[in-house]
Amino acid sequence: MLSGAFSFSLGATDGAARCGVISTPRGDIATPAFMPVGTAGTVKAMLPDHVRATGADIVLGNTYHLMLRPGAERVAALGGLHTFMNWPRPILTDSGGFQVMSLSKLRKLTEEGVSFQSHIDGSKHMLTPERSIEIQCLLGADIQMQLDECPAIPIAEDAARESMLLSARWAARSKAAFEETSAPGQALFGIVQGANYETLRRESLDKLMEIGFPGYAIGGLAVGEGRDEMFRVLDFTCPHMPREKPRYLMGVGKPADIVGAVARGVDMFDCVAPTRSGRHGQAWTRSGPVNIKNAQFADDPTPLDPASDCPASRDYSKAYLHHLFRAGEYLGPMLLTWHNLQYYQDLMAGLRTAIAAGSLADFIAGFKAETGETVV
RNA sequence: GGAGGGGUGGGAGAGUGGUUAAAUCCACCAGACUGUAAAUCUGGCCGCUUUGCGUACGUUGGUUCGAAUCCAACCCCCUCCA
Repeated sequence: MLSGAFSFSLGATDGAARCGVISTPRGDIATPAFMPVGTAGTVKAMLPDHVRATGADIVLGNTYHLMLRPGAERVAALGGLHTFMNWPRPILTDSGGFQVMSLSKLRKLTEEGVSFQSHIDGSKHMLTPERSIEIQCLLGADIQMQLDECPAIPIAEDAARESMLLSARWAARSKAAFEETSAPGQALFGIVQGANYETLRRESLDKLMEIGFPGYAIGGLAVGEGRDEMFRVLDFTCPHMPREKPRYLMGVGKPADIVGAVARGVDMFDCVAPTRSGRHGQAWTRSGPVNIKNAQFADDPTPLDPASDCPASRDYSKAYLHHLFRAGEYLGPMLLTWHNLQYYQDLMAGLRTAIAAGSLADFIAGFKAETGETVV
């Protein structure tokens, strides 16, 4: 049986940036960490072994998607999500809160929770804070998220506050439910909301800290506000978050977003960018993004990164990848997803090394020199 | 030789008198994608000095205010018969 507790041990810091280790019964997570998104019980187009080979310590799953298909009770009966998807390491599940926004046309919001009309077959489903936790426990998620409402920015301050307060009430209910049904070693994170209003972010954080969580997420960013505004929100939010708890910026982001957020003290990230963009033909490289479908790569015999240890980055020419995408071959999206995940994990490893060495400023300068992106 | 069918933009293929520089699909050229309704979506795709002009639906000629659409001749392709 699994044993051990959930814990976070803070390591070196460099300015606001930190590195550390999250320990769970299923393994450790080096932070700052990037968590590949595996919504429906798979990091799309990737074998679990290859996800691990890129350096990922943890992947995401999604409450909403898995409750609809194949069903949380079914996954539980089959041994839980780790066994089901053949990923023995930590899994974080999102609560379905993001779907409150992304499926806004198919849902109805009340104090009790959210009722969804399934995007798959139109059937109706209710997600309450309690049911979301129950599902995440059935799945066996190591890190679980409270149900929240994730409003898009811009949003008026009074509406943002109302939404934030609802999320805070749901946080309390989520924790109560979690304490009843969770297994030892599992953790529940609260989610700070409040759009881009400093007073609301502070108020949200205060309420969550009063409830008490082993980790705190920042939700409701990268939802239309732009990078500078997102950094501004982090600048006035992160300093007030508990130093000894992991901080998770949900849904972020592009490489420059991540580098900038790490510099501001964020420890955990997830984003569909490397996987989705990989399937769509965009590769991140050390000199920025490239669209492998572009005609200029048709005769390019060089790989995306000859110095990489990743087969997808090193052993296939751009011309070949270009051909695979042109021909609609499955291997194209598979290789580009793999390459992108490797790029992201290498980026995180570089950040951790730099923080430990106290040379984050140099790392950021190098990042800017290579990509042209300004992040501080 | 006879009978019938057909020739439309890179390809396939709509369109049978004006609202057609010509549907749609493919190919092609780009762009987007941030807690995944996404192996998806969007834009461009005859030329140019681009709110316009010029060319264009096998070729030539004709009818008409107006033709890819109607008529004539010619060229070419396909099917069947001999």
